[in-house]
Amino acid sequence: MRRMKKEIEDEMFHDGETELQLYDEGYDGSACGVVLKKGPWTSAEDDILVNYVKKNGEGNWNAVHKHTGLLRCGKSCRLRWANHLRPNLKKGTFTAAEEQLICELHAKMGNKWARMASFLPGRTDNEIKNYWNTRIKRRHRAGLPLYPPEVWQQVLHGQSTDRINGRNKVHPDFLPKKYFDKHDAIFDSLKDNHGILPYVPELPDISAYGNMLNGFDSSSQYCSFVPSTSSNHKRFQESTMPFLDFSYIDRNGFYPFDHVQDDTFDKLTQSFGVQSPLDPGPSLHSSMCYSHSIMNDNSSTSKPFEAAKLELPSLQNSEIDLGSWVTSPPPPLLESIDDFIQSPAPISTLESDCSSPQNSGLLQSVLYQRKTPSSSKHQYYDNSSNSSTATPGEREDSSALNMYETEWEDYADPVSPFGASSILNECPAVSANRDSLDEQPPVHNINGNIVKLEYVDQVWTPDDSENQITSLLNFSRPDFLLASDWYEHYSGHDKNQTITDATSMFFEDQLATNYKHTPAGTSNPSQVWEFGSLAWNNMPAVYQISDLG
DNA sequence: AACCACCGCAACCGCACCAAT
DNA sequence: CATTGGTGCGGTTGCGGTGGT
Repeated sequence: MRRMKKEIEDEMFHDGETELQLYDEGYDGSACGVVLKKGPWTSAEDDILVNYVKKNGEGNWNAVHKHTGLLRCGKSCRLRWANHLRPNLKKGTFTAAEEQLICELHAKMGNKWARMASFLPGRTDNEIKNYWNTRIKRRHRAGLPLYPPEVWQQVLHGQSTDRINGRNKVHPDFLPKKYFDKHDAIFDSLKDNHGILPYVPELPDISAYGNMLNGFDSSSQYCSFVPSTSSNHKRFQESTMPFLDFSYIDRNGFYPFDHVQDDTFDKLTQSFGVQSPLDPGPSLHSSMCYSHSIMNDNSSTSKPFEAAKLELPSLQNSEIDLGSWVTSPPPPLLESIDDFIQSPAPISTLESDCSSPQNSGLLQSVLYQRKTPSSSKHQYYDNSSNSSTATPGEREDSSALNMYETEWEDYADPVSPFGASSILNECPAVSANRDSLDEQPPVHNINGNIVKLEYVDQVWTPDDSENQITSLLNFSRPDFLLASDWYEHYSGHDKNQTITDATSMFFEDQLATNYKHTPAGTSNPSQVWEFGSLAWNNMPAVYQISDLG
């Protein structure tokens, strides 16, 4: 059928060839009035393109039309050449080895198809992308984990194949420069602050954070939560960040609200597509905390409003089945977010969305795993039983943090969303195997304290006033709230008892769930600090972080 | 045999980056 | 410094094939 159509098109093309030739004779170099062809390529068109490349080499694709009269735009020519016509292309189904490699690469890189293609000679990014999307659907249907166990093992333990980490690793020079510049700066900055900023080495790959958000792109046909792409980041920075002048950020990373334009909140809320139900109030205008990324004068890593903006419109995504939301009058937005996050029905909906192929690497699988039948046995931990002890084995698990740090260095690509998967190193319980979770709660080393993540049945709910503050803060700076400062400011508690801001960023952004921090030696709910329910905090479980140190 | 739903692939689209002007 | 053109990337779409009923 396809062949028949192609033959027909070939005939049509040949019929029009005289037209093309006539056109060529009178061609003045401009494309005025010429309607370029779209759709499937004919073999005649292929021939023209191949002959052109043989003569002139690759590149300057727009010249193809000018020189050959081929009624195709340059982009189309380049794509056709790259994906189908260039020599040494390997056609056909992927071999088992290639599939394995793709899994590993995706676990490390996320949806970086072109880069993955550089590891697979003869394969194109488009092929890999299609393969992966197909794989997602297939595995999803079959109820299988996206990544095979060996990939889990390899990635979680940093044992990737030689093709990735070994001699055959693509030299950075081979990769487009743009993959490195900004992110190098980010990580240099973070490394420079090692020792100054808490928990810096364990910070997630900031760029991976972006990639992670990619996984929730609302524009995705798979429907998801947070629209974010690198381009989105830029767009937002261009469109929204001018509201703020970062030159006012003080040494402590605070942004004095005195310098916030009066209409900033309005602009922000407009940008978010919502209207804040709360007046920010004077106390909140006194100061506003920014993450180290801004302290480091690196606005590219500071995505507070960006993230907020990204999250909120996604809630309006018509593709999202809001479940019970649509059956009752929608609550005020900021409350809605929390309700949405904590209510089981929407979460399950979101879970199903988490298999989006746009997800980044293993995180995708994390979320996917949570929705598979085998992982549906959500056995929440008993608060009291596991909050104060850590087995030696659990402590050993915390060394995974260092492994991840090593991985950064080993895998010379700071843009790798392996940072996103680092959360799996941090929290194996939510990754590969819920059985292991049940046996061995995730343990983390935060500021020298052993901290264990636990599932809890309920999130402690602060009183209304605190709730409002929480909502507002979540709304205004979801990913960079300096948790400790906030806690200190509003509760009067020593922020040394609280989780660090970096950690809060880490958990908020990467684990994307609700967390509480219980200061050591207490089970007093009043000392349990809950930090932000975020719009993209769509993990169904709620963790309690208990200080075991 | 006809219909339908689903699947996979090729191609397109929008955007960002970069270099040249 | 702004503009423009070329290029590449990731996400999305549309069409033909395939299998089930």
